[in-house]
Amino acid sequence: MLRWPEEESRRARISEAGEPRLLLVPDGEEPPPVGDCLEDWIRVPAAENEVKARVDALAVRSQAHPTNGHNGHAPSAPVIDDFGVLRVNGSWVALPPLEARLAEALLERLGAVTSRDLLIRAGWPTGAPGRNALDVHVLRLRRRLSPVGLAIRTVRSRGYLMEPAPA
Amino acid sequence: MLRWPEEESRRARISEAGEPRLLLVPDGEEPPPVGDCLEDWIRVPAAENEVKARVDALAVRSQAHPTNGHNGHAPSAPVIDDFGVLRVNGSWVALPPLEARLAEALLERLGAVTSRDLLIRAGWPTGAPGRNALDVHVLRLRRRLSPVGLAIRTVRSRGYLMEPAPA
DNA sequence: GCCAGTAGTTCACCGCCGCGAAACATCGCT
DNA sequence: AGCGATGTTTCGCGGCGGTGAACTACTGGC
Repeated sequence: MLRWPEEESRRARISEAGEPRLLLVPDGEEPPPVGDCLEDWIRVPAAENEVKARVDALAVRSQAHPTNGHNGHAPSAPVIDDFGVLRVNGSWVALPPLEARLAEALLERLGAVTSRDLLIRAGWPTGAPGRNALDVHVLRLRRRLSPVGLAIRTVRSRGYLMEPAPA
Repeated sequence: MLRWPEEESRRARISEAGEPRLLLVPDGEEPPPVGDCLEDWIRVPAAENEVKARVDALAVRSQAHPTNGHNGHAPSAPVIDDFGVLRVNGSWVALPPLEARLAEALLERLGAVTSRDLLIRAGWPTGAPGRNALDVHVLRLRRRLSPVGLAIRTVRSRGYLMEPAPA
């Protein structure tokens, strides 16, 4: 159980270890992006039974979860920190700021399509560059991510979709 | 998204189908027991971004989840999203806009006949092209869908019928 | 059963344009 | 200067949607 966002690095460590965690989010903070069955969050202060309910749920999941493994490593949900370091499955890559913003947007919708428009807004909050810049940076991001087992698929005329690279 | 505890039976059905669900729990009700990665709950009334955060998390989990083997879910019903991505049984295909519209129409009547006329209206809301276009696109759709286990059967002089491909 | 008409399938081809990719140009930092 | 991050230009492939035509399969009339 840890505080968000102060203890982000601790969260990353626990996540790496494949342990469940409950993020305590104070009023006024944005809820964290969760893409992991072993993670949950709750507004604090909160009633005791609510906290208990979420902790119990996490416990059950962590028990029943196939990703808790003796047979090799479970795919852990990718996480990107404020320094642009993306961790997944025990390995990591450092991303330059622009690509980090793009990766973040894609990660929030892991497994679903992220529109070009949204990516452009995420990458360039203050005015878009040339119309081809996004393509180029997606290409670069692809190359940077492939070593850590993440793939970006394009959905033509729709956007891009990030997913764990096929085995 | 459903109300708890009123819609308990609906929750059970969705759970059966292996689809994600978010339980809306009014103040004063006990939080439900959750032991399932595809389920979450939240106190209502709640801020919009909190609901969104939880829905997003569920969406990510439901995608990233390796179609749980331990409790043997039935094959999930095919769904097509706003980006033309059709998901079924853990795999997915991206469909071009036209075929996405056709697939959507067929999907709405999965297992029943969809008339040519209706398909034409679905595919070409603003005026139909040549009389052969539909056939060609059904062919293309067929080829695109077969890898994910969906088949389109023709019912002569009536229309087409989509169904899960026979094993 | 035979035949002709009709419905449906498949292929080849075309024009358009989105995207991939390399090559090059800039800029800022060390 | 050297390097890495970011932008831009340019070229080309391949996807998408449309068309005509050849081919096949089914149907109803005889």
